[in-house]
Amino acid sequence: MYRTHTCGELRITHINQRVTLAGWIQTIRKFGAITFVDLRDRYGITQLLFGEELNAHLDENPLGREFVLQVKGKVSERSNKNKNIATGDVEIIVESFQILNKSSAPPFTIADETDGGDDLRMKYRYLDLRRNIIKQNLELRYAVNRSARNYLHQNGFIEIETPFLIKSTPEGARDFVVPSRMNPGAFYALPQSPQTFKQLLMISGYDRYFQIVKCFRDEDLRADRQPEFTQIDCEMSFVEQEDILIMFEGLVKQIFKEVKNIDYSEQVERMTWEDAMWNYGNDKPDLRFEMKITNLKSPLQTSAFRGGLETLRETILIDSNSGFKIFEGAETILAIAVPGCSEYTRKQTDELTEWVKRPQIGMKGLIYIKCLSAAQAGNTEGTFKSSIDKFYNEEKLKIIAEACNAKAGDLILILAGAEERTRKAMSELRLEIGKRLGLRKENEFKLLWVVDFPLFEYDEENNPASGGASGGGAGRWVARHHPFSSPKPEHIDVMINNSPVIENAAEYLKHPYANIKANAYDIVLNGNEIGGGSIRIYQRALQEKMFAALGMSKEESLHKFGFLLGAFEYGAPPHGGIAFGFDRLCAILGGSESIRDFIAFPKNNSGRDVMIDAPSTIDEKQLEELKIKINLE
RNA sequence: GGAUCGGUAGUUCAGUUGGUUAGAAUGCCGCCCUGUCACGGCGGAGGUCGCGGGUUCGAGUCCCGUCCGGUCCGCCA
Repeated sequence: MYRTHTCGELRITHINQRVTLAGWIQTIRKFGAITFVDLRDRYGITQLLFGEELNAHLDENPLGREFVLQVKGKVSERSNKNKNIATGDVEIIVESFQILNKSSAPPFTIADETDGGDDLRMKYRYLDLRRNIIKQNLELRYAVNRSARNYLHQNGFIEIETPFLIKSTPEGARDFVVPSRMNPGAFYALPQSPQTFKQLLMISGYDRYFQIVKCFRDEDLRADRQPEFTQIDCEMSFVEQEDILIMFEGLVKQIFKEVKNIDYSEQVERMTWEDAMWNYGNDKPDLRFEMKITNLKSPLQTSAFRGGLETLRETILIDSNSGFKIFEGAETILAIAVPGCSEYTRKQTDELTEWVKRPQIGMKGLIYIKCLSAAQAGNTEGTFKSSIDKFYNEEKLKIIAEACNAKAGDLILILAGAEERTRKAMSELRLEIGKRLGLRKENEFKLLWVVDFPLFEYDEENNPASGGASGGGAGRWVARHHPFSSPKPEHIDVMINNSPVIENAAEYLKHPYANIKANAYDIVLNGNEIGGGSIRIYQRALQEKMFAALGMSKEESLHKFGFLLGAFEYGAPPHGGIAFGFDRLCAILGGSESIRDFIAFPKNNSGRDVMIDAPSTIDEKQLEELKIKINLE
């Protein structure tokens, strides 16, 4: 028997027992006659004490870090206890030991605070995984996995595996492709998601399906994006959007309870996509703090957005002959009121200006209005100090401040520029300010359903008809979610009765398709999209119309999705579903920005596994069998 | 596809305007130490300054190219 106990389980109650432990040497502390060794395994660390009588044996068999060691000895109460570890009350008085395997000196310190850089840790990931902190992440991941499985099982879902070798349908993300030796010149694709298969399972009558499944996308990576990632993929039949929202916020709440012991009893807040974009500049707002964006000027009020402005604000900003060209020329002007920050110094506002001018944000500048507190203004509350004092008098600044719901003591920050960039920048600025003010608390979790997404998105490039007679250089419609999401019932007619052709690219927002909303929903946690789904199209005619709207010819849609269109002919039930990004969910629950440390063997930024050195070239013989020629020109 | 930051000892980093023998911490090796748990003390070894080219009397430092890594934009239905 290699061991009687683990390195994490011995307590004061085990005193005087003879035990055998096995594990890795964490540290060695020598004191001439006696030697302390910390022995580590998956369960913890136990201190070993080698007495004088073992010194001869130790000289013959020197120990080193990360050696695999087996010891027999007696559990003893420590004279100096260590409160920092669970086994800190006891130590093993070693009677005999055996080195089960030696180890080279590890290239980085295997401890919570490692000295290894990311690259090195990935190269020696098997050593990195010995670190407690990574181990805890993987344990959390397994806990989330178990909790999700339990919930779905309790609710009558069945897990069904779908194939990994499928057909390439390069609609959204690029596919990873796999050559087929038995079918020379033909390729499988790895699934970006099991989407069509789970819909087919609905048609087959498996009305509650799930799968915790790997998905593959051949796109550029980020800290929170991997080429292979795991989804909790779910689909249900005979459901409306409401049924899905209730079922799956239940899933997240159960995970909160079982994994983090958090009671999230209230119903998850819901927000339309329009409101999210209008108020937070973003379709996944972090609602741990308020700080809504004020639209001082927006082109969206007349189109997809029905928010609308009081004309007064716009009058002040644009038609006042103020001479302030930045506002007059701007497509969009957005503001946030930062509570209690009117005392920011010039240095601090300059620093924020530099922040928005970084290439990642890309704004030209930042305008501020300080709503002076009574103390600052010499007991006359309601006065202002701004970077635009030259152009706007006290009275006009007051109107702007009121529009922003700013109170005395607040700092108003204003960005102006092109619609999309400004909205995105303000959204980032809001998050940055929230972070700096400590409003994005790590142990607070706030869920949100974002609903009523647009069905279509305008893609100004990539129009296959671009330059043609009908295209005229205009862009085209792409599915915002995916081409299987259904339009809102009240918008089906709009879709069927209107041509998708965009006559005037500049006014695409006026096209009827721009206002079609989908039965689609995202679930957002602390400003991260953790899942998304939709009620699907289940009628052949509507699905064909959808493919046509996306610019797919009849032949093309039959070639790519004929199996699905065919299946719709044989009694497809109404259905819908959702998929959760499992890695990201785990990272957020673990309080981390990066998903890599929640994946045992992740890829780096270039999609490489630096440990096994993949991807790699293959030899000529393999290429020959596959009838593949490499051309690196 | 683009922007940007980085690459110096096993590791994490410093290295001034271009100037003698490239430093620190930690790890490693040796000696000392009976209560440490970030043990301590003394000593030692350890470098193709990513790679290639250029400028210069002289390059870790400046220039060009290239490779690798981080972050971001595009992209990610």
